[in-house]
Amino acid sequence: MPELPEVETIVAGLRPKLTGLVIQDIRVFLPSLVRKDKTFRLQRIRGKRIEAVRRRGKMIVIECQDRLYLIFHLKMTGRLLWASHRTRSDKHTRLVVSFRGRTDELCFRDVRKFGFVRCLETSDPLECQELRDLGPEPLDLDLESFIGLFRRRRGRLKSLLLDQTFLAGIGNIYADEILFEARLHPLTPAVSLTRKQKEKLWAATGRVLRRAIAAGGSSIRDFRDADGGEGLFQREHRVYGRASLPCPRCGRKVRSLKVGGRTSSFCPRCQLKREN
DNA sequence: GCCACTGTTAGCAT
DNA sequence: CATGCTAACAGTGG
Repeated sequence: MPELPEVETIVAGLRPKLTGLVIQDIRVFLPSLVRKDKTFRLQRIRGKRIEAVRRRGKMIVIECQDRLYLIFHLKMTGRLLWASHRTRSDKHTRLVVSFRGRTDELCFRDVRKFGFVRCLETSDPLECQELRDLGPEPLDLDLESFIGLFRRRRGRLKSLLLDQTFLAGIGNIYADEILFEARLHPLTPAVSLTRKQKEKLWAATGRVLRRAIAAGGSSIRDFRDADGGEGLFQREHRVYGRASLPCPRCGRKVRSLKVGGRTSSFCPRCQLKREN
């Protein structure tokens, strides 16, 4: 569930709390979460000070002293919480980081166990395997660069928006909301887009993501911010999760279909396959 | 109880 | 190379 706006919300919440703290200990309760890093390697960040907390796509990057980095991916159900004892004792807590002089800790909780953490020693964290292949940040992209992304791209618009090598950070909720905002059908072949439609898609992407960040992300089921609070953007969803309910724009019933195995909700009147 | 569904993506087949 | 399916897992709702 955590997509770009949710991860941005978590990172914004953690940054003022974590920056400058010195890591005391890391306890791992689910070894597979550490993937190919051995648990002992994770322990190298003990004693290091946190220098920055950043986001890249849906990944959380914690920069520590001496070119060491912690990288988290929350996948579907992960939470990264700044928390006290109650959360630490939750049965789905997979990893806990403690800090010098603090009783609160950083807790990684993940019901479905898809999430992971990595520890890197590198002068350029963007070159690691998890970050290297990500497409550009949608909110840093000017219109001409956005249009350039469509070179050699085929397939359906919905699948393209979900492709992290095309744009980083968009998932199923925001793909549907962006397509509604741009008034484009999810099955539209990417190659068929006119320049005008690409401009609309670019503008819609920026608007939807910025509004979602301002609302603190969408809490459908699992998402919580770094303090355990819920986002508010689910109240503003126009099509996601609203199949069979009236379109907020025209009143027609919102429909859903599967695109590449993913549910896609859209308005059959507002989002025609061919338009303009 | 059983089955279908869920916000992600790595890995494999085409 | 690009694109399309599925499995990995646990929980929820019909």
